[in-house]
Amino acid sequence: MTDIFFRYTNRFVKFTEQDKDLLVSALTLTQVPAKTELVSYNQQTDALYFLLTGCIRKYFVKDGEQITTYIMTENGFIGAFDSIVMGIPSEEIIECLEPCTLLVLKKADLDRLYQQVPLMNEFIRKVLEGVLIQFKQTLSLFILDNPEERYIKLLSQNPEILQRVPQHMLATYLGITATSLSRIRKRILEKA
Amino acid sequence: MTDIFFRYTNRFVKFTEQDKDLLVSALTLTQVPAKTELVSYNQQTDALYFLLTGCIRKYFVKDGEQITTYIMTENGFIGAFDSIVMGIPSEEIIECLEPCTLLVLKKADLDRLYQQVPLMNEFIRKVLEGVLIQFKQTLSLFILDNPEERYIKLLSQNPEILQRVPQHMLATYLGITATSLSRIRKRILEKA
DNA sequence: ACAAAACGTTTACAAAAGACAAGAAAGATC
DNA sequence: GATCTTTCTTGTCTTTTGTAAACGTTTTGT
Repeated sequence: MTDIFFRYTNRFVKFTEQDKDLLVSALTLTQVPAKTELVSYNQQTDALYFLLTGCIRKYFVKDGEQITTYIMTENGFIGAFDSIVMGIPSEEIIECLEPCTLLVLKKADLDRLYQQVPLMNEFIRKVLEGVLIQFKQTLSLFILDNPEERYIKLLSQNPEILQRVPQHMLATYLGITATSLSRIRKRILEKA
Repeated sequence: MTDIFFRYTNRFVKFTEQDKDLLVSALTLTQVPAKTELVSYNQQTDALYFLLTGCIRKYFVKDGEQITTYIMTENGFIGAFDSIVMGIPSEEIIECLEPCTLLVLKKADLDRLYQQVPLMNEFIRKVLEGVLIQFKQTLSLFILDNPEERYIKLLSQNPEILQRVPQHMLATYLGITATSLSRIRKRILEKA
């Protein structure tokens, strides 16, 4: 099961077998049902997750409404980074939208790995580089494109999540209301 | 002049004097006039910059219009990260809005430092963690808040750049037009 | 100091998005 | 399979934003 994880790490650094053993001993495999909250409101987390299968979102509650800020579906790390790094409670909730298979990495174990495995800093650095580029692209999308263009790009780049995530969550993720997304979809259909 | 830089690094890791010597030998101090383009359109860059004094923005050109996506004013790294990391030409232009004092770090030198200075990976990892958290906050701002709220937050969190950056650049940075920002400012003035 | 360019605001109109409410459709639960 | 909940769509109205153009002011360059 950690095969998938090491296929991922391999894109960044080549861990030795010994490194991998240390990593495996720090990772815990978990399966959780849909609607599980990995991080709850105001919770201070001490764990990072690697999503093997399933679908997860992050959301805020603003004026009683849930505003989705992130959706992910495949191999990748997820966690309340600000809470972990800065040691503060998380304002964001991390919720599984489907049954999920996860690897859990506690912050204490990660910190230990930074000491034991020299490649670990390089690995996480490269992961962060990738995440950063992705975030930058998403942010540019908001600055450059209007909601309709954003929806069309999401449609072309990630048609899969449109099937797996309720539309009202996608709407807030695009920075608009569910009503507005429904109308945008109608507009697009009428054009085509 | 590198004092300021090491005051910054010190927030993340404690480089030895030997480390610092290696770093200093890799860094080049430059002063450039306003309007200098550190990275031009479609240019493949091989350098990272640390801004000591001055003000810099990143922008895209879309439909003939300049859309500002990032503004920074003080100690921090800036560069076309995607271009450097992925080795592709940059679609974003990086421009100095004021005369700037910069430290230049070539990618080749950075890669060498990763070999020579073990702390370097940790340092950049921690820098990236910080940058990532900042990006996440900015992105949340776009998803959670409307343009007026975004302007008010910018006003409260970074009143300084309102003085240093033309309004039409701030407008696109907030994801709106200059006309709209002018209206928002008027609305706020009338309320108060 | 002068001319040119850049900047900020305003206006009128069109397009889009939000708020609110009512229904239809789809899914979950038992 | 009937019920209940969630999700999606639609309608009406209001607010906000975009577009385009005009105008005065400020800044810049020489």
